[in-house]
Amino acid sequence: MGKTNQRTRSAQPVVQPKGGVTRQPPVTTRGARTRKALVDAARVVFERDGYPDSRLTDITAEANCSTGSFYTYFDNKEEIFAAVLEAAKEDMMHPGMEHVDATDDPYALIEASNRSYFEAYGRNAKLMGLLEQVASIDPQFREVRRRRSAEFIERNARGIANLQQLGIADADLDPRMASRALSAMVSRLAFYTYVLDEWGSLDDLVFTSTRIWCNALQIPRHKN
Amino acid sequence: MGKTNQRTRSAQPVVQPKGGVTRQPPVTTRGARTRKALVDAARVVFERDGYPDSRLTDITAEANCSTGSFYTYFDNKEEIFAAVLEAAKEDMMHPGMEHVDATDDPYALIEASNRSYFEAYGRNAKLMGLLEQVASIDPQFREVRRRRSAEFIERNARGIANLQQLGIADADLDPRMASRALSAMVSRLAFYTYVLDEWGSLDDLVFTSTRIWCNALQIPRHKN
Amino acid sequence: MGKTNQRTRSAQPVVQPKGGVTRQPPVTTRGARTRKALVDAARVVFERDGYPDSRLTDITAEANCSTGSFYTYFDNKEEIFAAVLEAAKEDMMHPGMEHVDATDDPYALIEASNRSYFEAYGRNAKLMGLLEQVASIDPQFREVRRRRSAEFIERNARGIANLQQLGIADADLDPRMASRALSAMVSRLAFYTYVLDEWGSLDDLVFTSTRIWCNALQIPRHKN
Amino acid sequence: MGKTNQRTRSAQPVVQPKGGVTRQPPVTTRGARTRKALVDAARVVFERDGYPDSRLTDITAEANCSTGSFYTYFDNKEEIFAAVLEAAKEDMMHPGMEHVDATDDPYALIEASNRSYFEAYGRNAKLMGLLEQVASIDPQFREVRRRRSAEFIERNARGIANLQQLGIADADLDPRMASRALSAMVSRLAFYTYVLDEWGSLDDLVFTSTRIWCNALQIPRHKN
DNA sequence: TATGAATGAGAATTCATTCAT
DNA sequence: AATGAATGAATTCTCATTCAT
Repeated sequence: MGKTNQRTRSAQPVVQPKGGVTRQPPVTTRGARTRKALVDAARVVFERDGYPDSRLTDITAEANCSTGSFYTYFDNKEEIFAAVLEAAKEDMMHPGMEHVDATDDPYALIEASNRSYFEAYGRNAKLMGLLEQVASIDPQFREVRRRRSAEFIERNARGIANLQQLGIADADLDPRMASRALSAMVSRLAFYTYVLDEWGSLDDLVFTSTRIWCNALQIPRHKN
Repeated sequence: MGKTNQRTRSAQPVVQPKGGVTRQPPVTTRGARTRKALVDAARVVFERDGYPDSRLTDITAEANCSTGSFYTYFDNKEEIFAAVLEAAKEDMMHPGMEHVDATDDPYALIEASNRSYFEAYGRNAKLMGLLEQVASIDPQFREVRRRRSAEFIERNARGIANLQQLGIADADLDPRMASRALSAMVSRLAFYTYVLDEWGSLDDLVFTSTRIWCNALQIPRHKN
Repeated sequence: MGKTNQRTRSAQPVVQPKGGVTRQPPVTTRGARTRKALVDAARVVFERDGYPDSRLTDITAEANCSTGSFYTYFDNKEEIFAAVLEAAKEDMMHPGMEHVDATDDPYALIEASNRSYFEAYGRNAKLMGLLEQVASIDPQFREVRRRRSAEFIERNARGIANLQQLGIADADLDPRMASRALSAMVSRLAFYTYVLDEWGSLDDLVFTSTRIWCNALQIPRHKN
Repeated sequence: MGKTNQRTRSAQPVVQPKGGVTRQPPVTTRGARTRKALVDAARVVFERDGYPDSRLTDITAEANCSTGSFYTYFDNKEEIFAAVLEAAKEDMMHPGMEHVDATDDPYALIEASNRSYFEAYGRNAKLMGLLEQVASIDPQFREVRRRRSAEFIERNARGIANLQQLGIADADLDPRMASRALSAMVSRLAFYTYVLDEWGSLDDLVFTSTRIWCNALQIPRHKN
């Protein structure tokens, strides 16, 4: 195959205690390949064994590399878990309900938002379960979860405030508190459905959550 | 940090190595005293260190007894955690909204139910956080949590069905799905507020959750 | 054999980070026996392999106990080395030249002091070499060495001051600086002779060091 | 902390695995530049971290070259340490008291010799401390130290013998033993002062050591 | 010459559980 | 019932050295 030791970008050393350097991003394509193999392997192992029961050696074995190579790219299990989360970030994205227009159908908008949330959650169910697990154990990932949910809540809160300004939503509700409550509802429904594998189908989820959401905000249903 | 000596979790046979049976309840008063000391100590240690990071020897030290004594009453950490949960059960009880009468004010009823839920949760916040943690790790306690939440959901579902029959609640909603959604919302609000210590005051919680709950079911507000 | 679990003294727990306890002195005679076996084994292993090249497992193997038992009594290699040093303390004691009387023969006194120093050093040569080695590596033992040599220097300084007051010793010398210099000379002679195994016999050492010491202080030689 | 990957020290064969020979001096100027950068870096790292705690990668990082390049010039840590010592050799030179003339003032001569010794030691204190450290660990450098001190002792012994022949010094002392004792005194004073940073000023050191030295040899003080 | 990724043997440490007293 | 010492499997992490490019 081609050159593997070829540089892909310039080294940027970072100072650490004792004058060492933090694990640097790989400089060669070979390095990038190994790093990716490790991240992919880690996801497989974490999803299979759970975070606390997974061993670093399982990850390196799965990635077909030596234990030492792990430490070329990561300092410890937390760090590679963060990398796994990072790698899956894209796919876990989902549109919100932020910008509502007077001409939009708010019911349809909320429904679409909920559906895409559930779909993204379902696609990454194992990983979401893992995040719950790790967050319950490690404050660092509690913070990751907090940031992610805060972003989601924020977006929904803006949507709710928007609807209130358009005179479509119950003005008595504090948009942030309402968003927290309804977002918590949606995410917990997803968790119980996809991670714990209890509770109904996607359509049931979407219907119920959307109906409750709209009722809760007292959004007039266009038809039906 | 990592558990190294951890036995892979698996159902424990009831029959013990030397032909014994699962730990019997203590017969002497001295025995009962020691057992209670251990359970109390375990709660302290679990709440302080978290379940995975707590050591059996920390528990016995806190209980002022020897390591060996632990095994007189419990087989392992799971078992004493179950005992801790059992001991706190009473205090974690909370009334539901099950039986609604035509003459009752459903809004007030739901509000009271929510308030008492949040209050009970707040009283045992550390323990509830622990249960979340352990459930994310150990299937046995996933099941404990499932049973508890199922009971709560069941009760609320009956309440919702009841209101629907009285013609007070949105008949389009499936009572069980609606109960799952709204119960998930309430419990998750409680978790974020009392365990993670984010989000508002008790009154805000009660107001928002009750308002959403009633709006969601489309219960007419008589006054206010 | 007799009871081994018999208590020898009351437990005195010491609070540590995370609420644990520091390694406690053994409570039973069995425990005391094991601890002693470990300390003895450690001395053997350290003297054989040197401190940096010795492994904890070599120590437990030599002591015929499990790796785990090591941690019942010590936290790490430094701690057991300190225990080895402590155990040998008695035997490394040596009289000084502190209290000189007008009727004493100062030459004989200094000679006796030097001889007993060399003898004690010779008896524990391996251990003294070890202390030099560890002190060069670990600040904690640098401090141990400093304290021991400071004590020796102090004693000799008082002896010198004493002789000066009696009008027997060169009054121009600062007793502390002189003591440092002469004590350093003696201890380094011992090191080269007994640890590195170069340089002469005990008698040569005693003669030369005593003669230099007395000349240096300008102590009149009564005879010989 | 502990060295885990440490190869047990043993004499290295001159012939290398692939039929090569020990590292040749660099032929190109670029090579010479890299080699010098490594030696300089090594001194920095050794002085900063101590010999046992320094890593080869720290040295290459400090020298701004790759890990691989290290092995172009050196076989291992010992070898580069030897090179560091070699590079500093010049600066650590100091005149002795070898050739005394009947017309010389022996007191002044000894004083000058001592002063220049202390000054050289002080200039290279960190490195001298390092040599003590490495000598305590590695027989190869024990031998380096031995040779250096033997040379110093030899020179001083000749000086003492010289003075004895001139009838100026105590004839009872064996010149070699006396030199060992007095040289040990001087070098240990320097070590405690400059490496461990205890004990007085240069002038105090020079005064005390010279006075003791002269008293010890019973050299008549010309004046004062 | 220079590069930097890959290697893997080896040591420290933990703690649930057993068991002799 | 109580005690507390003993056990040892299991896992993480290190870093000198090699070698393909």
